[in-house]
Amino acid sequence: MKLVFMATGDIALPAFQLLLDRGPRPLALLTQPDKPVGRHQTLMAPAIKLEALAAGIPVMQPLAAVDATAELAAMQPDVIVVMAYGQILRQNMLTLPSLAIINLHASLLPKHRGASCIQAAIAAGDCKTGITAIHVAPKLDAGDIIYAKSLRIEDHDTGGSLHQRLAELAPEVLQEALKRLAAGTAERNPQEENQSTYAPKLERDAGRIDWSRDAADLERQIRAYDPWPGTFAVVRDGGTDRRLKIFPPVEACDTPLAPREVLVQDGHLLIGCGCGSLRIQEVQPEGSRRMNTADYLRGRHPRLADG
RNA sequence: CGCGGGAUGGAGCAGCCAGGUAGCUCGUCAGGCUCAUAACCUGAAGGUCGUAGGUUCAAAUCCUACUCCCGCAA
Repeated sequence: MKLVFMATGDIALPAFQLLLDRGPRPLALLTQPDKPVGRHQTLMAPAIKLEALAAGIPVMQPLAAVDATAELAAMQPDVIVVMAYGQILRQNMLTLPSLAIINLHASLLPKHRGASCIQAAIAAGDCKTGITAIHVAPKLDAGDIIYAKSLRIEDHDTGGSLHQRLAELAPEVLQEALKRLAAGTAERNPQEENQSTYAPKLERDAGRIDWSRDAADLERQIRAYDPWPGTFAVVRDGGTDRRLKIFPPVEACDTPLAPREVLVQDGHLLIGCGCGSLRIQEVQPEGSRRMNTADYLRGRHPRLADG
């Protein structure tokens, strides 16, 4: 089977590694161009690109995937596997492979289509999520389902821990999907469109806490958004408003406080929400290091900024 | 050189702009009070003020360079 892999995000690393170890060996890796990253905006390659180069797999980094159409067509692939590539593919790409173009998506479709599927599953309070292999369709993450495998979401799961476990689940799903496609036994189950939900790409500012929401919702958001995009409150420090990152675990309590009201209790920070309050253990003030709230509270008198 | 904040006893901060004996809230140790305590009272130890140079009678404070930590941004 002639296969091309398209991926940028780290979640695709174990699935890619499976192909390197057990085949079919990818003819090429399509990944997004290197981007300036980090505090000094230095150009950095996706980790999967480095893996591919180390394994001697040709790497293509077109600005838009469509720019590589001719090159890809020349390889005459049977299957294209897409996972966390980061671009929506044009129609001409969908008909390029002879057998199928499939996408590995980190949710149980049709729930949580879109880029922030992992965070959405935790934030929604789902008890399970998973990896779904689908045929790529013109509409984002809406293609017919080939195979899926689920995973239990634990009460202490964060976006980071779930990302890790989903990445490790992906190779099994990929292997099974490829096996069925090759054998011609792959099912093709249309998604229940009316059950679908959409989880759009998260902006940094999505992590700003809305204190009018319920404590239980915010607790899930804080876990879901760790480590990306993170969750923060805005506090009045001296004369200026500064961000205060909040890290899990936090606890939703019944302590009756007005929204945005701040209470110091046993070295912990208690902040009122729309319903209940949040007990916070670990924070990071803007421009300073990460610390527990007891340390943070020494020498400070935090107050939430307006708005 | 993308923008910005920071480095001051063990922790978190103030002091810097307008140079002149090192301060706050805690922690630690000792003693006291108490049936008792993470509570209260008294006392003590603990700091080359990130590093190097410069200006000055005098530098945590002003100037220059460097190191390290971090927020934004990705």
